[in-house]
Amino acid sequence: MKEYSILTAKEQKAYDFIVRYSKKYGKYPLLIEIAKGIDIKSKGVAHRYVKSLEKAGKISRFSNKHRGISIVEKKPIFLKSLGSIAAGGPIEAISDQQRIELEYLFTNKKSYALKVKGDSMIDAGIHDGDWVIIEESKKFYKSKVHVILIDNQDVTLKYIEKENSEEIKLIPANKSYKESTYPIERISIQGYVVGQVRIY
Amino acid sequence: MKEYSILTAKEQKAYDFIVRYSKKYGKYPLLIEIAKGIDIKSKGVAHRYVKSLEKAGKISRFSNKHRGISIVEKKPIFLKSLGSIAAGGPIEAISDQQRIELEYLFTNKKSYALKVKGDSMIDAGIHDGDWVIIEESKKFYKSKVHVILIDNQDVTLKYIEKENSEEIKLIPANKSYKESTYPIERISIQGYVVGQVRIY
DNA sequence: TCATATGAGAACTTTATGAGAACTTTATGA
DNA sequence: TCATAAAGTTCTCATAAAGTTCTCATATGA
Repeated sequence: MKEYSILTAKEQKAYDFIVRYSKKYGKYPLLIEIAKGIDIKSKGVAHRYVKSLEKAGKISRFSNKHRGISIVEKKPIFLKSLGSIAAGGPIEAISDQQRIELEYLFTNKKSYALKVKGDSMIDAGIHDGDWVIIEESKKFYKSKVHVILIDNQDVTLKYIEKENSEEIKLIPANKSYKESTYPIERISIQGYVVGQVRIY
Repeated sequence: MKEYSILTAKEQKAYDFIVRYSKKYGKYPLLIEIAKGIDIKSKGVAHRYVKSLEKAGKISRFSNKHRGISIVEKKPIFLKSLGSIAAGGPIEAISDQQRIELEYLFTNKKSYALKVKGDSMIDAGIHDGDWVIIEESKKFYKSKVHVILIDNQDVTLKYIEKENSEEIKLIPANKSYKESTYPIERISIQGYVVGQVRIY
C-alpha cells in the first residue's frame, strides 16, 4: 500500500477523470464510470485507485455512499479578515494585498527561517525565541538586520555599517551590548531579515 | 560506499539528467531511463548512482516505487538545516515540529489576523504595523494579550486583570501608558494573541 | 598493489496494473 | 416497511514492468 503522495500514471488519470466529470456533470462519478473513463473494465480496480487518491489527500470519500467522492481543495496559507470587530480602534483588518504579502513571505523560495536565541536585537523588536525569515543576500543594507557568519563559525543577527575599506562594524539593537568591528575577511553576510514571527 | 558529499563525474551526470528529465516531463525518470540518459546500459548501475545521490542528500527516494525519486530543494519554505553555518551561534534551525506549529497558526479555522496600530504593547514585543494572530475566546487569561472591544466601539490590545467582581483592569505593555479600569458590561473580550508576524 | 570508479547483466523482489467473483451497503419504488 | 436493483467493498489471481541486489570485470591513480 502506498505511503507517499506521488501519483502513478493511472492514479493521475483517474484523478483527472474525476475532476473533468465533476465539472461537466456537476456531480461525482460512479466507480464503474471511473473505470470506463480510464479505459478499464473492473470497478474493483477503479475502487483501488479511488482509495489511493484518498490516501494521497487528493480526494475525500464517504464510504459506501453512491458517488461518495469529493475533490479536496488545497488550502493556501491565508488569514481571515476581521469580520464583526469594528474599525477605528488601534487595529485594522488585513487587506488582500497584505495577505498576498504574507503568503509571499512564507512561500518565497529564496528565503528561510531561523529561530532567534538571545536578546541582542530586542530594540528592533526581535526577541528571544522569535523566528526570523531570512532572504539570502551577499550584500548588506544600512537599515536592515543581517545574518552574519563570523570566522565561518559563529552566527549572529546585527545591523551592519562599513567602518572603512577593510573593516565592518556590527551593531546590536540593545543598549546593553557593544558594537564590534571585524576585518572584512572574517565576515560572511548570509542574508537579511525580511520577516519575523512569534508563537505564543 | 561514499561518506562525503562530493559527487563523482557520473553521479553528477546522473543528477543533471534527473533534473533535466523532471523539468522536461514533469515527472521523475525510471532507472532504465537514467541509464540511457547517462549512456550506460545497466539499470543496476543506474540504481547504484541513485543510491549515492540519495546518500549525498541531492535527492530523496521512495524505495521500490516506480519513479520514486524526488529532487531535494536546497531552500524549502522552512529551512531544514543551516547548511554550512555552524551551530552554537545566537540562532538555530527550525525543526519539522515547529514548522507544523507555524502552519497550524495560519490555517487554524478559529483564528484570524489583525494589524496593530500604535505602540501600547511594545514591551510585549508587539510593535506598530505588526500583525497579531488572534484565537477567539470569551474568557481571559492573566498572562495573555487580549483583544478587547470597549463600548462595542473601540478595539484594543491589552493584558487583563480582574479588579473586583464588577470591574476589569486593562494593562498596556508600555510604561508611557496608564492602566485603565472598566465596568464589566462595557467590555467584550474577543480573543487573545497566539502569534505575531512582522514584514520588513 | 590496493582502493575507487565504472560498467554489464543475471537473479530476485516489489510495484503497478487489470479482471472478475463474492459480499455488503445504499437507494428506491411498490 | 420491505424487496430488489444498483453501487460500493474486498478479495484472489494473474502478469508485465520496475526496482533491488548481487557477482564479475576493467581501468586508473595513489
